[in-house]
Amino acid sequence: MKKMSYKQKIQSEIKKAVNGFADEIIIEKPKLKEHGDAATNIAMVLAKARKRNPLEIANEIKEKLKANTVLISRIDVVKPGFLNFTVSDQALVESLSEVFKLNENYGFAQKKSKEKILVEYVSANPTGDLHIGHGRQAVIGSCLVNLLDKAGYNLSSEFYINDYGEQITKLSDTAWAIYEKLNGKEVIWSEDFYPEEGISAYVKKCSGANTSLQLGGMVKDLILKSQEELLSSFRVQFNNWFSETDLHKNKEVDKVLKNLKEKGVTYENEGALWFKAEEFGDVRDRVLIRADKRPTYLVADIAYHIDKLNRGFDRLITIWGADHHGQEVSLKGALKALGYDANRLEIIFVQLVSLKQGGQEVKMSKRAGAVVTIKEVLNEVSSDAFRYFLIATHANNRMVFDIDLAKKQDKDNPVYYIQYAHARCCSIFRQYKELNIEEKLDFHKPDLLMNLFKSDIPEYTVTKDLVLKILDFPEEVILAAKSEAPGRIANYLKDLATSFHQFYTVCRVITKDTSLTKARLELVEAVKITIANGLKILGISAPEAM
RNA sequence: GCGCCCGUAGCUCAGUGGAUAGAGCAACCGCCUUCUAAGCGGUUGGUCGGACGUUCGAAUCGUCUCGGGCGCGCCA
Repeated sequence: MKKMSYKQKIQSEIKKAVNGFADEIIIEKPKLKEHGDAATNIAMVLAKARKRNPLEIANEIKEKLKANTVLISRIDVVKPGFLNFTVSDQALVESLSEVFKLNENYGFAQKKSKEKILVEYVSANPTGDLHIGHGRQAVIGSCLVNLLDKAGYNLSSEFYINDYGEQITKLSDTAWAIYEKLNGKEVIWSEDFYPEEGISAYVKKCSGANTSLQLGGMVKDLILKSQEELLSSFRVQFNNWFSETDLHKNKEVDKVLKNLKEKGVTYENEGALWFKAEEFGDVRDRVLIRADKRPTYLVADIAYHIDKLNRGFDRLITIWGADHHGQEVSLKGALKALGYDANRLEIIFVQLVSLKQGGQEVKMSKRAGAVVTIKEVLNEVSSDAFRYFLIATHANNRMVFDIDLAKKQDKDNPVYYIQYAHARCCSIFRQYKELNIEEKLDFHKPDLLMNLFKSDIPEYTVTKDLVLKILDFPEEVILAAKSEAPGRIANYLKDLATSFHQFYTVCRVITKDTSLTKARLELVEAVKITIANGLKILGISAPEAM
């Protein structure tokens, strides 16, 4: 049984004090120090329902909780009706000792539900190099997988390979043209072709192809392999790579068509088969089968998502670039038409990345050729910095990737700030070991940890701030998972690093006071554990030294 | 025109309906004989695009409006 956090304890005490309140009692962390360590608005909420003065209610609650000095050292009732609590040092120390017990699992929930979630992301066409926009989706997707996994769900991840249809034909034609060019033949370069620079290196590696399609297949395989290698070079890996071609081969696509027809949500017009998407809220109907009998991307995508559900996943999360948001309604509409619960599918749209270089914003546009590839950026930046930059901004927001800043390998680069805090913790332990002190640290004794708080104002304040920050971590993981925003962890870690650096500046850890030294070493250990666990979610390394 | 996303400090961005809106960068001023100065402290900087509404309380919720991005293919 997991122990309750000090917040949960306060929450349950209040619940007892205000009998008959069904909703969740909100405990929040006040922004101002004068407002204590935890606050609740419960009196104001109750005031309305019970038609009474909130201050009176607050005072009644205060009277009931006053006796619990083990948990709460001070209660204030303020202006409109806030109850502000100051948590006792004893309660903090007890919570802190949990960090050591859980260690590399601190902040992470146990696998609580059997619910299986599949996150599909990147799913780029195998028709060229991955650009920075794919990079953002890759980082967000992989962090989300880590986050939900650590929040207690059963996660799986997948890359959908668009290896069928038009773009493969185009790829083959492009490759063939490059091939002919390499052999000194004159070719007419079509505007429809993919950019030569993204393909030619792969064409050069191929030999023995007799037809454009054969060559295209070889190039496709090489591109896929290089995409996989590139992605894993910044710690993006998938449980499964799913081929679109298989859906066609296995007649899954045909099945979808047949079922849609049976449901009466299709019609023929001008030789094409249409899906009545408008009936499901779309701005227009969508083509399923073209006049030349080739199926569209949409049919395959419907078949793919149904296949995922049939494979036993309870929840599907699909990550798309924001330029694809127009496809959501028709896909979900088709799922609904076929009797599936479309709410089991959630599509996260990642807004586009624009780039800043030399103070100038460069728009990402394939047509304009202003595409910056992941490879180019990774040539300049570490994968740690790359991941940090791309995760720190919420997916809903467009982000500006400042290439010059990301290239910097100095303190302007915020990822180092967090990593440095971790390295500092490790450094302190190295220092301690050099003193040849044999005595083993005991991380399970609240009595020892109480020494943390036996000090005066400046030291007491930074110490308590740091402890409180560390204790926020499990809730932060839950909140981030709930809102599916792994970037919150990056922000949290920055705050935690700040608290630690402040503590480090004010409090010397290794001193002649042995019990204080031991207590502070344990606090440093707790910081190290928390930062390492947070960075694990982000897929960023936690260096022992820098 | 219709749909989705966004608008918070000079720049990049945080901010589960709470109290006096924050951080980093940039600018300026301080702090290393002591565990890593990749650090810490301070100063300057805001009509949270605007209006109205809901609420005891709004950057946060609703409506409208202005501005920006993206989408509205028998492309993917």
